[in-house]
Amino acid sequence: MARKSSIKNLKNARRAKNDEFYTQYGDIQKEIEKYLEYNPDTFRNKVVYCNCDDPFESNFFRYFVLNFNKLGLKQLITTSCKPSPVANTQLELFGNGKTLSKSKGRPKITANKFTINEVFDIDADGEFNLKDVAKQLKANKNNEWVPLEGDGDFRSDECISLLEQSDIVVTNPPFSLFREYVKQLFDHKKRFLIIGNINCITYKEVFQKIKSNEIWLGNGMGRWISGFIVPESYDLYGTEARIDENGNRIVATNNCLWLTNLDHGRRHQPMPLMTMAENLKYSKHKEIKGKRSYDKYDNYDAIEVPFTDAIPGDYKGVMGVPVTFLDKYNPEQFEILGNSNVRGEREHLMNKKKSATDCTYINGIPQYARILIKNKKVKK
DNA sequence: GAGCGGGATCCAAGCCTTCG
DNA sequence: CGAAGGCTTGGATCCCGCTC
Repeated sequence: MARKSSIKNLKNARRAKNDEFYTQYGDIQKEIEKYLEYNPDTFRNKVVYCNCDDPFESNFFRYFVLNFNKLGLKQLITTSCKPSPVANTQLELFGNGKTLSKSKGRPKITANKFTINEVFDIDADGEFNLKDVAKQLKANKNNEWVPLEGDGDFRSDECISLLEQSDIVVTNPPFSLFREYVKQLFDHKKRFLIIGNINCITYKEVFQKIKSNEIWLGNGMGRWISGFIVPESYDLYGTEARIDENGNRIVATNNCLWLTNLDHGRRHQPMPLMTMAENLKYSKHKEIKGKRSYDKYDNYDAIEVPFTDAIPGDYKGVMGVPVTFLDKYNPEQFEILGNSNVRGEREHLMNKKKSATDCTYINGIPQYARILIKNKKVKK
C-alpha cells in the first residue's frame, strides 16, 4: 500500500509523543491579524499567557513582545514546559545568572517565567533576538525573568496560579496532552487561541464544546498553518518537509488548525451554496457530479456529502459532512447535530434497524468521521 | 469488585488531486 | 509544474459492560 510508510510514522509518533513542534512567526501573525480585523481591541488591556513556550525559542513570545504596544497588552507571561537548553548558553546576557537558583555554587538551569509589562523600542537592527529580550528585562524592573520552582508543566500549581491571573492563553500545546490541556482551560474559564490537530475535532470533549458553540475553529486549517519548526533530532522525510532560508527545519503537516473561543469575522460569513440539482450537475467532484441523487447512509437517516463545498443549500434534512466543514462553519447558517465517530453524539440520529455503529456506512462501506448537520435557513 | 472480552477510541504527519 | 485543497490511515490501547 502506498500509505504503508505513513502508518509506520503513525505508530512511531504514537510511541514517541513528539511534542517539540515550534510554530512559525508568520503563522501566528497571520492568525492574530484576523482577530484584530474583526475587533481591534481583542487583546487590549489583556493579560496574555503563553504557558507552553520556552521564551528563548517561542515565536509566540516573540510575536507578543514585538506587538505588545500595537495590541495594547497589559501584560505578557510566558512559561516554558521544561528547562531551556538554549538558556544554558545565553546566561551571560542576563548578568551572572542572577535570577537563577543556585545549587552547589553552580547555576541550576530550570524552567523559566518571563513577565513583560512594558516594551520599549527594540534596537534598530531589525532583528528581535535574545539581546533584545535581555534589554527589555534590564530596561524595566517591571519586566522580569525568574526560574520556576517546578518544571513548568502547565498543570503545576504555580502555572495554574499564573493561568488564574491571565485573560487569554495563546500557544501551541503539546498534542500528547491536548485533551487535558483543553479541559484545564475550561475549568478556569479562560479565553484562548491554540493549535490542535484536525482530529481533535472528534475528541469527545472537544466536539461537545464545538457543538454547543463554546469552541470554534480559527481562521484556517491545513495549509493555513504553513508548517512547524522541528529540532535537529527530528528526521526530515517525505514531500512536505524542507529547510527554509534561515536553516530552520520545517515540516508542513497540513493537518492542524487553530482552536479558539475568541470571535472572528470568518465564522459569521455564510458559506455560498449550490442547490442539490446544481451540485449533481455542476459539482467539480466526480463523487457527486452526474449522479441522480446524494447517497444515503445505511445506518443514519441522512445524506452523505463527501466534500464541504458540495453541501446543498436546499436540503432540509440531516447531512453528513467531513470534519473539515468546521473550517467554514457559520453557527447562524448551520446547526451541528452530532458526529458519527463520537459516542453519545450519534445515537439519536441512527437508524435503529442497522447494526453498524462505529461510523457511517454506505452499502456496507464505512466512511470516515462525519459531522451531522442541518441547514438552519431551509424551511421545513 | 476483580477479571475478562471485544468493540470504540485515538494517535500524527502525510499523500493524492486539482487548480492556476 | 508548483501551490493549494482535501482528508486519511489501522493497530495499540482504552473502556464499558458483563460474569463470577
